[in-house]
Amino acid sequence: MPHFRGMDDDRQDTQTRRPTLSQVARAAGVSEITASRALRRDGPVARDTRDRVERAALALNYVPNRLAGTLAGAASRQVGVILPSLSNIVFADVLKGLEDRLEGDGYHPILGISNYDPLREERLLRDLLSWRPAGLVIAPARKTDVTRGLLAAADLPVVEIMDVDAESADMAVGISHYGAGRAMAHYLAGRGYRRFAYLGHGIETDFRATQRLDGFRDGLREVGVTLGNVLCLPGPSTVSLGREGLARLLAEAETPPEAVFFSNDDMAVGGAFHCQAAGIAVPEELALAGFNGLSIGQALPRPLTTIASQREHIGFVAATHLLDRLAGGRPPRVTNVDFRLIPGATA
Amino acid sequence: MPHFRGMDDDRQDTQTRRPTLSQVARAAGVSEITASRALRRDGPVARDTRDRVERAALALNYVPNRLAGTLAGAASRQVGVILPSLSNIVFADVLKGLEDRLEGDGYHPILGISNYDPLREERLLRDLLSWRPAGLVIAPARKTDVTRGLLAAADLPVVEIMDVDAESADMAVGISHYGAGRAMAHYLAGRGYRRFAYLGHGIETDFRATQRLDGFRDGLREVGVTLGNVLCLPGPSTVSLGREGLARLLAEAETPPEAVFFSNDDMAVGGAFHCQAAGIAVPEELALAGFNGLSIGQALPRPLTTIASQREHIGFVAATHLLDRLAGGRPPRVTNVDFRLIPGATA
DNA sequence: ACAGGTTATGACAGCGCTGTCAATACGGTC
DNA sequence: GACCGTATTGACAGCGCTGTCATAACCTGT
Repeated sequence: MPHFRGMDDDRQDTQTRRPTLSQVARAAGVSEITASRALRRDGPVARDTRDRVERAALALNYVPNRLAGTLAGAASRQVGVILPSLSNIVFADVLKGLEDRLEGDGYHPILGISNYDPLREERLLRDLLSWRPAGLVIAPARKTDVTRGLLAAADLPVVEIMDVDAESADMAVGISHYGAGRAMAHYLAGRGYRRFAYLGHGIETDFRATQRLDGFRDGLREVGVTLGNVLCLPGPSTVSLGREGLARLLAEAETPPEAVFFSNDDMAVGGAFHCQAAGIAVPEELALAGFNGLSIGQALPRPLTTIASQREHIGFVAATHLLDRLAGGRPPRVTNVDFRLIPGATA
Repeated sequence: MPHFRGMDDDRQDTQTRRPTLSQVARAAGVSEITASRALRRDGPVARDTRDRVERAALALNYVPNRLAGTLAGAASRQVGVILPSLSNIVFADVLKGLEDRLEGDGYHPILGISNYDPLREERLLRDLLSWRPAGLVIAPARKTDVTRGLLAAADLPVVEIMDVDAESADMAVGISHYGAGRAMAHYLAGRGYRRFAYLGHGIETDFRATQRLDGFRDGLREVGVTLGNVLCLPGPSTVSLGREGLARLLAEAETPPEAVFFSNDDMAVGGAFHCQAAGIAVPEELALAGFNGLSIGQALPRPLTTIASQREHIGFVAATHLLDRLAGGRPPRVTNVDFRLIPGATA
């Protein structure tokens, strides 16, 4: 409501609205722009003047309005972040790494969760873009043409995270999920196992898990082994799903597998629980391997063989590169964060 | 750079900058304000006009600038969210509930993680406030006077979440952690246990766990039992910490406990792993109880006795009340989301 | 044909801040 | 003492949008 107060009287401001820079300036006896420079520590301002302005700001409990600042030309300090899910600790870890690094430089994430839904992702992208963020960090569900178009037209730094297998428009930070699956295949084959099965969750959504499966299959093929039973159950990965899934997998298999590769640690822990409940000796009767390197897997009585996916680090590096670019640097376009195979005791 | 273009020539806009409402308006042959109304579907706009404007917006790939809109008087659609941590799935669940509900109404969270640090929380609060959000959702670490002052001066709807034990300035949504501890005491005592111990994590940070401990102690006292060993280990709760902690607790106890209450499920699952590894029969030799109702606990070979804390629901309700208030409603000041004791098989 | 209502559109100013350019004051140099 | 470079401050306009008020166009009933 623009016209709600008289032109030359904003005494009521102190009552109704938050203090503005103009009020701080008046209280300090300087012009608006000088107050602005003093508070931002930008441009030459006399020591004494700056002190006066800062005291005035403190006294008035001034909180700058960054909407106005950004609109007027200052660089935004918001970063749009789009993740496919938060049900799994994986993306929470990434987000933690992101937030931590961004916060350190005074940036803040605006968050959107796509639920692996490309249409929702599109909407989110549009919504977040309408806040004119300085940059974008996105773990794409599956990119549509609209998404691609929006990103291209947006003309801001974009970091795609989690995997480096797909091609990316701008920067990418992640691990090679295909490579991780392949590495596990080689590791398990090297341990002497020959009959393999795979137990996964909602394949239609989590395409990174699918990439690991592909890598696993190819890795086995490279050593002359064919992947046996592949069971993918609908829905998100949970410990229960892994537990029930393994029971079903073993029941259905005509020749029992020697080793099972799970889509991730949640599933694998469930598998371990099933073995324990069913009296199956691990790894003698059945070897188990997961993915992610969750702490729960390592705290099992028998630590899980898995691959550490460096989630928090991915978030941290993604934020670092984004900030670097915003500061005028030229960070690498693709950053392949190394995964690490944790031998464990289950395979 | 305000002066970068001539007054009567913004053809270059199309090249350099994102399209503005003014360009959409011109393309549709209407005034700016009509285009604004058409796109917002606010105020009377002829069907035909609206179609023209929408087509123009689409053709130009127009994305509204909400910074400008909000500055000009439209209600902000950002909500500041401050959580103490993301390492634990608990707050990720809350955030999921929040984001989901907010997204449904076109709102987006700006996130801050305080790491249980009151000073960082202060800074976050100030930073988020500078974006002039429509409201705030905060799981306070420990409120300082500055925090209180900022919240009071901010004059916007604030929902404090997680617990309803502390007094809150505006709205509160959560469970009574004291009550949860007390309920567990009564439950366990009712099952016939008499010698109790408590195993917790970083007490200096997670004051809600401390409230549960208090409630547990008082609940036992009410049935004439005294809480025995209390061991609180530094650092955040993890499965490993629970596992190692229980080993230590049992080694240190002069009279072995019959039942152990853990600060949460992560710790309790670790305890279950220790028992399994050490060959301690659960619950015959030792009963275990946790808090949170994590799915991992329920997927254990022997489902964990615990208390479901309805985390996602808390986030959802918090967002709902905030939105309600923003829409002019008067939601309850305190919403006590019921917790639910899950009997399980470990106690 | 005319008052009285509704519907559709626009002019205008301003939200709170910052980039650009201009102006002033000061110290020293030749 | 005229001149220059630097430090400090301010005037001004404008970022892109929306609330308020005013105006124009159109309908109804009499």
